[in-house]
Amino acid sequence: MARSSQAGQAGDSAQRILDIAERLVQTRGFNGFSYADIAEAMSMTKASLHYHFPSKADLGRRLIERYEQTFLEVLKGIDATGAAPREKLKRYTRIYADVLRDNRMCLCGMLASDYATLPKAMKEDVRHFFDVNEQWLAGVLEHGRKGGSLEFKGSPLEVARVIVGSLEGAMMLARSYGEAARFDTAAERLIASL
Amino acid sequence: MARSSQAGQAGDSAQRILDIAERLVQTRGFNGFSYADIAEAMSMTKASLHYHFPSKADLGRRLIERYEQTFLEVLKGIDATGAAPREKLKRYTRIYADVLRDNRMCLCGMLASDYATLPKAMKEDVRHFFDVNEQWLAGVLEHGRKGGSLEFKGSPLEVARVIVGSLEGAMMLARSYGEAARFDTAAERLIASL
DNA sequence: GTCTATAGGTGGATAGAC
DNA sequence: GTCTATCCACCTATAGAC
Repeated sequence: MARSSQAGQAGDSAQRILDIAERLVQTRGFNGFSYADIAEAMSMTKASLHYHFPSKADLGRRLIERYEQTFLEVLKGIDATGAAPREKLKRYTRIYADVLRDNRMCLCGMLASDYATLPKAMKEDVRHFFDVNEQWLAGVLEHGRKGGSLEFKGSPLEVARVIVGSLEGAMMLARSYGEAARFDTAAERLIASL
Repeated sequence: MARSSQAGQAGDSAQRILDIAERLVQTRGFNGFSYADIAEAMSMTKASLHYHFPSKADLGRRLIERYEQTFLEVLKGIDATGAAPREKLKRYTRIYADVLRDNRMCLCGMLASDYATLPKAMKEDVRHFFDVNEQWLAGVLEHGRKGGSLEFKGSPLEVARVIVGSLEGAMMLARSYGEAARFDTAAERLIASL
């Protein structure tokens, strides 16, 4: 289980930095936090942070990479339950709801807002995150329609994109009002329409 | 028509500043631009900008105020046509589509992403923008349902909120892919579901 | 209204000691 | 790995001349 010969210490700092930076991006956006913010939360100097993540762009890429991996594992977990398509979709929306109740936004939803100001590599990473989400959703939708439990017009991918966009937007608005229930209502309507 | 005794010069500078700042917020977010960016585009010094808008928070509030006014005038224009409810909704989505094709995001959609970092007054202004949008949409929805041309479960306000959230989210994602058509598809599906 | 000049702070990032 | 010290660019904002 040990990650390295240094008894995991190296990884621990990097992981803690990522944990703190992740929350900062999810709440304040990529341009709304600084190394100083992380340093304070870590009780560490800014210079030390640069040892682990030389540039902010490096940090950003690692954040997306880790977030996507975690997300994919959750999706695998949903697949493993063998739940019905509609139930899978509900659990998908629940991922977002849980993030929101932890007073966060979707990492990549925030980065999509910051898109114009992101380094090129991060832009591609953000798109990749949405790509894999859409593909997973499209798979569930296609399976559900073939099995007769879901009903919709158009391609599964098209509907998948509507779902991702609607959830991201609903999340943004729900946070502005401090009312997570607004997200739940939107998510339920969305799934009920299929 | 003259706005002041100075032959409109004072208002011209302020308006031009707002025009430039508006586009910057719509593309880069509130934390993604600076007075220096406006100054360069205006061929004017940063200090001169502070004469018109003492603080960035002042500038931000004026931006939202003007954006909301313009938005409300467009909504009044839609009302004035006497179009059917469904047609009104289509025209509402077209406002967003036109903004997107001008390579911008919704001003308040961007600010909703920056929400955690905004001055308190701006937060309230952003919420007010969404409030009036939801109210207008709820009115159209209620009218449409009573007249039998629109069909949906739940309250008009609830559906109105879903519409605003879905359009904002679809816009964000469409821009990330540089594919405005993604927004159109989402908007069409949304209206077709009513 | 617009300018020059500047203040006082923060941004990301680096060099080199320990 | 983490530190001190530092760099330079940039930030918002102000004072005061024109």
